[in-house]
Amino acid sequence: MLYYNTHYPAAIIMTLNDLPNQKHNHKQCVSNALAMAEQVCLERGVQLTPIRYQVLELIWESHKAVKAYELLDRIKPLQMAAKPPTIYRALEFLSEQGFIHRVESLNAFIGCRCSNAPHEQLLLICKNCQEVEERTAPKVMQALSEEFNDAEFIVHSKAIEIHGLCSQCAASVATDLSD
Amino acid sequence: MLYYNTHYPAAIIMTLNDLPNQKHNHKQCVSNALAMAEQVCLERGVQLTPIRYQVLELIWESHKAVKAYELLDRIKPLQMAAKPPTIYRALEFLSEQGFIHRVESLNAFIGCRCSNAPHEQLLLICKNCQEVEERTAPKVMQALSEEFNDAEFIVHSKAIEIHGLCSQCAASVATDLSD
DNA sequence: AATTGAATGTTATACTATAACACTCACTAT
DNA sequence: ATAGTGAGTGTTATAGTATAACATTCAATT
Repeated sequence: MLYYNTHYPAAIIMTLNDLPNQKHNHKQCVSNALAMAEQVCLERGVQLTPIRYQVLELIWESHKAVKAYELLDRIKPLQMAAKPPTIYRALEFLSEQGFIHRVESLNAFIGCRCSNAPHEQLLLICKNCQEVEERTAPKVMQALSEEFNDAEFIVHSKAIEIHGLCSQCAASVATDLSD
Repeated sequence: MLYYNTHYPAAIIMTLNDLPNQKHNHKQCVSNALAMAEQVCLERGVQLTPIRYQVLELIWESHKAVKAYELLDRIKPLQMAAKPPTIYRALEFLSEQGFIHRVESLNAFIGCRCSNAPHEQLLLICKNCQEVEERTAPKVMQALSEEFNDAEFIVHSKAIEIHGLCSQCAASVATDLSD
């Protein structure tokens, strides 16, 4: 099964990776993600149906991890018939295609910022603002493969989830404490 | 809060870390874990009550991750009144004390093999036999701290869960395929 | 026109986890 | 001694997460 494609222009890749920047143009960020998903689905011959598109759009409303039942509530105005399987099927599709990631430690989902290329993600989860930042963390991945280079364990998938405080929240928590 | 203690004899530490060895003396392995938990609770002045002890014992029955409701079923012969909160409270206690780990990606629990010292674990989860191996993976942890050495993110806790095949299962799957 | 397969609709239920309040009992401060 | 306190547990109820199973729709194929 071909899940990834590496033929996107560098400009799009850079845009998708700019989260840590000061001024985050979220509208642009979302429309890039949606456009890329459409494009990738075309190339893979899979269907980005209205429900799937809407779920992806809802997930991208913010960079916070979002729960399945939150998505269900939010999609109901658009899809009156929506029930849990509606959401879970869309999530399964989006996840298989690499457009979203499941955050295991939160039972929640986030949009993938680099779905145009194969990657193994590391998630930074802020306990304060709930935003999740995705990193490729090549050094960590390198260390991981060294850990298993003697065929003791055949890796299929990884979930690396770090909980803590993002820099903004760390700063504001410090401020709160000094009050 | 003091969760860990480093005053155990080296012999016990070595025993607790011997999982990858060929001949695994599981009885010994379990009794070490239980003895250590008792000892640690004494030192910390916390109570390893019968329920907590039994839950820990049940978790240690194997190195497979075990679900809360499985534990509930298994403890009922011993504790007729057991209900979900019975188990979840025990799990919370054991987890706070570092005697068990929650496997986020499975909603399940395993006994901690190194609860006698502070550590950050990496879990190797075999999809075939469901056994979970815990490693300290110092290189990976080192790479992780390098990843955050510029205070971009303040780490509180980590969940590193690798899914795949353990060496035994990889071998037997290969055999199955050649049939 | 019949067949197929993917997607969705629909009903029901399984699985995971916690809130809230009651009860017991050992400990201790008066 | 005794009233108060707090940790642990009992108990009821419910919240939250996820999937099984079968029905229906509809476009594409034969």
